[in-house]
Amino acid sequence: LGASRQAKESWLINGKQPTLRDVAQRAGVHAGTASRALNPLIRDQVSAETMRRVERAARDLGYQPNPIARSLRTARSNTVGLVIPDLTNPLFPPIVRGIESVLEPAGFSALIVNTDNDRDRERARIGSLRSRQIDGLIIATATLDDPLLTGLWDDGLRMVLINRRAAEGPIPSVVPDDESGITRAVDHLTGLGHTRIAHLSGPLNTSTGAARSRAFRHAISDHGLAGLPELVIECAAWSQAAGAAALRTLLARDTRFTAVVAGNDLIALGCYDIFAEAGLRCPADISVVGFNDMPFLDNLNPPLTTIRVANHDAGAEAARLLLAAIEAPARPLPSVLMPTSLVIRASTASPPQSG
Amino acid sequence: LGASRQAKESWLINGKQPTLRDVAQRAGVHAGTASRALNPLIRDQVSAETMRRVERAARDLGYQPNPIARSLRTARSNTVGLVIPDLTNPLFPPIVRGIESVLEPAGFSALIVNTDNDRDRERARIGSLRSRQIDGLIIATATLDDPLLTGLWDDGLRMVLINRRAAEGPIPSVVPDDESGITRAVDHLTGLGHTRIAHLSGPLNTSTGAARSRAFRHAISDHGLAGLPELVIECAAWSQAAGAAALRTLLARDTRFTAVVAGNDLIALGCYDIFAEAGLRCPADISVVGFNDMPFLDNLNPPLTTIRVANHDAGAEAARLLLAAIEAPARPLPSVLMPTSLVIRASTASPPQSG
DNA sequence: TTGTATGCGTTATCAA
DNA sequence: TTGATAACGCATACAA
Repeated sequence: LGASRQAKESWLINGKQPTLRDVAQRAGVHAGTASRALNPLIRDQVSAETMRRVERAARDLGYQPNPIARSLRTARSNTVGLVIPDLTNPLFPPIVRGIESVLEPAGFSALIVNTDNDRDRERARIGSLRSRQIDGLIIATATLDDPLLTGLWDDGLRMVLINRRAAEGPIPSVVPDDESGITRAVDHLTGLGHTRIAHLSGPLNTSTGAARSRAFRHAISDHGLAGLPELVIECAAWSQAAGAAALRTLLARDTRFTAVVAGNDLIALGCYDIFAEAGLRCPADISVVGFNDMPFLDNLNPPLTTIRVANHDAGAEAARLLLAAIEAPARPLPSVLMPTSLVIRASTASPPQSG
Repeated sequence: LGASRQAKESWLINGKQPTLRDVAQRAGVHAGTASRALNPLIRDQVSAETMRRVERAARDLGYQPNPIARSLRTARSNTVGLVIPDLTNPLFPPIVRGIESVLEPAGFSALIVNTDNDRDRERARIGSLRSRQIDGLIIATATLDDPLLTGLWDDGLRMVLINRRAAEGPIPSVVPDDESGITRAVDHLTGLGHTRIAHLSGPLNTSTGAARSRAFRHAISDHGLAGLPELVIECAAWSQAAGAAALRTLLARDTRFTAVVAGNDLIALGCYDIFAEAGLRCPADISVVGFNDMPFLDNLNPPLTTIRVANHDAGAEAARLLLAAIEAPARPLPSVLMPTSLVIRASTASPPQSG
């Protein structure tokens, strides 16, 4: 009701949104004064009486500041770019919502772009974002070998990496504690009696792929198991299809294994697709652990055991970091590691008895 | 490489992005001329030689027009608002991507907001969108009884509804052909031999809830079956939890049925959650059909038979309609019905033999 | 065909 | 404490 009334009123001023000058005129003050009265940071520079009159006029007119004009003047857009690989990957919507839960109350909006893991596309989209004068960037597409991000950083663009990070460097990031996660997964499997465990890693040019792969080798060796290189394979992408392809390759190698630590849940889902054609029952013949605890894992066949990461919280944390960077560009920002936990469902069990 | 070189060059101009005046100066012309040369619509107003010089200068400087300044001048933002209930509902990411696939090549960006089905929130978010001078709105949250949208429409805001539509009115929409979809579902079930079919409808204050519910009754009666009111129940939301609650209520009624037509896939998923506690096997004891064919249905237990809608295409179509409305505000826009198809998976089978 | 001037709505600087 | 003025970067009406 309020909104519609406001809109009505705005028609009274020659058919357009009322401007600051309309407000000032109605309040009988100068536009500059109205601006000060309406700016919470410097409202104490105006007299109580003026404040009252300006606020009254603004309310009567349904005045809404024009963010475009404000941006042009202040060179800030109150907008941040959000660069993700693909919104249809269920990992990302919770992250996005977490980010927005912090951005929105702070008066910021997120401009979301999908890159489909295409570098040229990413470069182009980020360029477009920059031209829109975004105040900062949250990036979920970092790879270890990409000079683009470092270039942007050196250029003075504020940014925070989420989910994946870049190679060593100053750019702050919020990523899962990949090492603890993978350790939990391997501990769980060895606890069930598995001794021949395979790893379907994500792309090794991503920090998550590399870190999880390294953590896997360490965990295996910490348990005194033989680290068989032929039981580790790199998926071409963080996708169901790539997971399926990798497992198929692994099975063809004819090295026996009874469990799989998948690089993430989608790769685990790809494994599911192969089980039928390979005549394997999960978890009776083979166990699988995923990573991320994306939605709907509960309803899979079988429900997927996985490593949980608080994705919503991670998004929120990244947004907080970015806002801090925008407020105080000088202060260096920490990188944060999100804790992990093991969610045991039905895709893991003791290995089959046969030797 | 190109972008980073551009960024470098831009530093040459006193550490900021180069402006049109920088370009003009370098090309030895005035800003107005440079503006014309760079505007595809009126580029023929400048001489070939000037064109060449301006383009050259723009390229050398890595000039990117400032969309904020442009918007302030033209009163257009090249941004559209996208209002959805919840990005973590897997139905929406494909729609969003479809929308962006059309918007982006046209030079538009989408500003996404989540409403969580909260009306006050929706009103507030749309207000914020308006203040950001969006050129139009794509709305996936319409209900049949909400005066807000009509108000905005009458206010002159261009918009297109997607997925759900408002009550009769002039607002263009892109929605699934709910009637054909439900008819396919019921045909499929009766073809399998089911005669006692329940319907878990979505909220009846949404066009999809109401249309699917009506279509269900018609289809049942078209097959000469008894339309038992106690076999139809309205879910409180389009969610897994609401679907579970509704099925539990239905089972408590003690009216026998062998199949469920769910209002959408999430409601169907909610049914899955009840089967175990109710001692029902799907599809042996009970069949379920969903609606939308959201992602990952293939990996459920059992894989869900559903009604497919081309969600990506629907998004693209909605975006096309909106762009048309923005280009030519006067021309009335059509509403489009997206075709449906039946995807048979493993959640449907012949009813159990017992009478 | 090109130059000039103005204004979009806001904020910030400077005077008063 | 307030008013006047300029400027952010661009597009366009008008003049030349």
